[in-house]
Amino acid sequence: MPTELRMMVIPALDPVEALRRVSFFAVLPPEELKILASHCVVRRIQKDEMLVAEGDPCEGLFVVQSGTIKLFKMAENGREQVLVNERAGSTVGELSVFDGGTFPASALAAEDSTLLFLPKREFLELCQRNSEVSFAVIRSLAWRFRYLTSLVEELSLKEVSHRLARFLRERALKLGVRTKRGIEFPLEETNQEIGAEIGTVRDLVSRNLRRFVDRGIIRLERRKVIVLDIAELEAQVSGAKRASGG
Amino acid sequence: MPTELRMMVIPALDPVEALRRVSFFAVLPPEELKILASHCVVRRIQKDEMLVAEGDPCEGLFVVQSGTIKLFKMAENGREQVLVNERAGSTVGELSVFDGGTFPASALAAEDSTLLFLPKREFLELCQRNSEVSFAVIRSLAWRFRYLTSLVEELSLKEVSHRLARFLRERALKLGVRTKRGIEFPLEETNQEIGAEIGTVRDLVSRNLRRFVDRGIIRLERRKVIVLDIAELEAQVSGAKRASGG
DNA sequence: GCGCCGCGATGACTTAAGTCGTGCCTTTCG
DNA sequence: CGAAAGGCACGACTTAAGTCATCGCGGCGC
Repeated sequence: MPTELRMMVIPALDPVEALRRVSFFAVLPPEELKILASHCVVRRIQKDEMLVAEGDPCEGLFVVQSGTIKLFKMAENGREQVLVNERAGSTVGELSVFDGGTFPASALAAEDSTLLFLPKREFLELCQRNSEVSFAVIRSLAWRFRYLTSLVEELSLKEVSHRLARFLRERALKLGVRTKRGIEFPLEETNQEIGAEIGTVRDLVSRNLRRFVDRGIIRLERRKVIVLDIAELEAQVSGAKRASGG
Repeated sequence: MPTELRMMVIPALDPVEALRRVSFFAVLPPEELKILASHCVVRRIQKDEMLVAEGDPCEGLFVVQSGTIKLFKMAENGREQVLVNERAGSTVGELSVFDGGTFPASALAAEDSTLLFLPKREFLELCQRNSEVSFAVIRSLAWRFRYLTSLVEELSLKEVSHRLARFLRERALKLGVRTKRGIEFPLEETNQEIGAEIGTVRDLVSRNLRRFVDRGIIRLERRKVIVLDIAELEAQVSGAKRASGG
């Protein structure tokens, strides 16, 4: 994509609208949202630019207006594990705002993104005034908590092939188009990125994709996936590591 | 320990005192705690008894009064991953109370335990009345969140030996006694249980302990650990998987 | 005391995971 | 167009993780 075009693609979205998309601000009346928006600072950030590093102190809440922010952990050797990708309507940092700690993970723009920055004080004051907001924050934390829990389960109890199968199934559900050949969808990320999401390396993603192809579960055309046997893909998702000393 | 004795070991602790030990009830005045306690039902549960299973609907909050409740995920093959051990002053289920969902993991008594059960309604009402409590709940969720995040990091980016080293270091800090031989502490759990906590199996725990012994980092006497070289143990903690396609 | 049983230790083995080198195909950009 | 870069594919290899069977100790109950 040409650079000049890319810069125009980011829409000058209404900050109020962006805030309304956040689950715990959705309950607020328009006037309140306006006041909130007036305290926000818009921040644009380009693909691959760092938003915060793990361990940074947290001065406020980031609201994703457009684009994708990748939250991840990184090892010294460069290997990374993605915790979650936050898109429009999600937030980054509410946890640290509340407990006063540093960021538990690093955040980087996976695409060109626009964020609203809401200073700590305004956010905390709002939560104190409005218990409905506090409740909604808790619900949103609960959601992430469940997600992290299942990530732990997968990393500890499932093999790479199962994690990849789950990844493909998810994508098929979200982006898949039914055609006469099967369920088709594009693989937007590189094998490297897929690896970071499911907890392994490039090569393993490549090899396991090949295995699925050989077994007739999927077909690959360029970076497009065609799921031929969704039932078998589902079956792959549930499997576990072989046995145990129970 | 003889059975008759064990039954007497569980103290008939004051429920109000038990509630006060919970971070998000600590702020409440004594009268309020008394009212809260009056809504609680005491539940005793023996070692290895199941408290809730993953997927069970959640009717209220459990407060741990004494003993230990193990929260864990289990695979079909019997292998398990411990998420956290909750002791006196901790709670089980507040997450599900708030978002109305089922339990994200199973809970079992790791020792004979006493719990207070506070029905959903009373807990939620209290949170609505008292924003300070809501805030404290959020802080407590934040704490767990950080813990889970670091668990993901370890499982994905660290090897078994590093996870075991971290486990030993933690125990040394919490239970260790400095003697002329080194830092001594007992290993209360079986290798099987240690494996479930650090994300591996019995055999691997045994073998890696042996490796630490061979390298002069620790000594083992029965089920007692003597840390000979704490610096080297620390060094083991930080290591990561070899390299990557960065 | 005797025998059962759970658990730890350990060696031999299998398999998944990860590493490395190379070659090829795209895309990008001068 | 042609060079360079980035990413995929793939085969050969190494190593960590996990499996399995066996032995032996120590506690517990009869």
